Amino acid sequence: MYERKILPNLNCGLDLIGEVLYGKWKIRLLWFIHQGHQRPSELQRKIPDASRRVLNIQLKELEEHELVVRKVYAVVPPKVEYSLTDFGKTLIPVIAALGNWGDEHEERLRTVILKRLGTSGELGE
Amino acid sequence: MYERKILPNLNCGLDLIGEVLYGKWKIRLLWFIHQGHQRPSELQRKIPDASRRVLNIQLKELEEHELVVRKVYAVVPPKVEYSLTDFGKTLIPVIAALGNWGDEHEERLRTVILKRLGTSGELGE
DNA sequence: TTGCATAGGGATAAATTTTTCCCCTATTGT
DNA sequence: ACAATAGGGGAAAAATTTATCCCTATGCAA
Repeated sequence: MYERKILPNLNCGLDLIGEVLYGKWKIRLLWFIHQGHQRPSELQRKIPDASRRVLNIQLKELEEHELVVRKVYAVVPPKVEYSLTDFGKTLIPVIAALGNWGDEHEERLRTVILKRLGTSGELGE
Repeated sequence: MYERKILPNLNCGLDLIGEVLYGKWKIRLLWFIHQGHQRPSELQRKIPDASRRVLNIQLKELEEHELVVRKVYAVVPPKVEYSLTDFGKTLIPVIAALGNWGDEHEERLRTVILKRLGTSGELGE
């Protein structure tokens, strides 16, 4: 695993939440798990742009941060289910707030983001 | 400027907000500007762990995303002031929600984060 | 005249994150 | 035997983000 060389700041609430949510796919993972998509393969289908590898890595981090639990069933073929911990559940309203803001300002956001990318055409599949 | 090779997804609200907030210091910049610290040098003092360079870059991105405006005063020594746009202001409650969650769970977060870092000692001054 | 503060840019290096590629487990079905 | 399924992991490459270093310019103070 990668060993950080620059230690993070943990001074305020924003630093702290950043530390557990900062990761390209983490918020989406939490959201989809919240919605009931609990198995790795389901999550991978829900987030096809992420490689299987990163999802595993980020799920493990979420688990280490106690936001999700990983339940392994002793069956074949293997079956694994992730679910939110009570702690993780407290994050749902916050994530919802993020998503709502994005939805409410969708049009404008799309415009400014595309303008900055200097693209006018086809994006994200 | 760096040219993205992988285009971002802009499918849902979470993608969209991620696109404008994803950057190590952006949320803090918005927050401090909201609190009235509008000049670059002030912001740099508030966020001493970020290099001057990145702050400039991220401020410019925030500006391009229309979350802040940059006002330049034609004086010497140069004076610049950033402030939130109306659009940027709509983001404040969301950022507050993030910060509050972090504050509310400070102790637990510190614990799980430090455990994962495998550190037990001194961190971020 | 040198040094400081203010604001910012370019080039390059370093750090970090994400992707790619390939491999392993075990069982059931063909 | 071999593929398919389901869940992972290591190594290395690629992508991306941050940090470092050095430079410009002006007016003021020591």
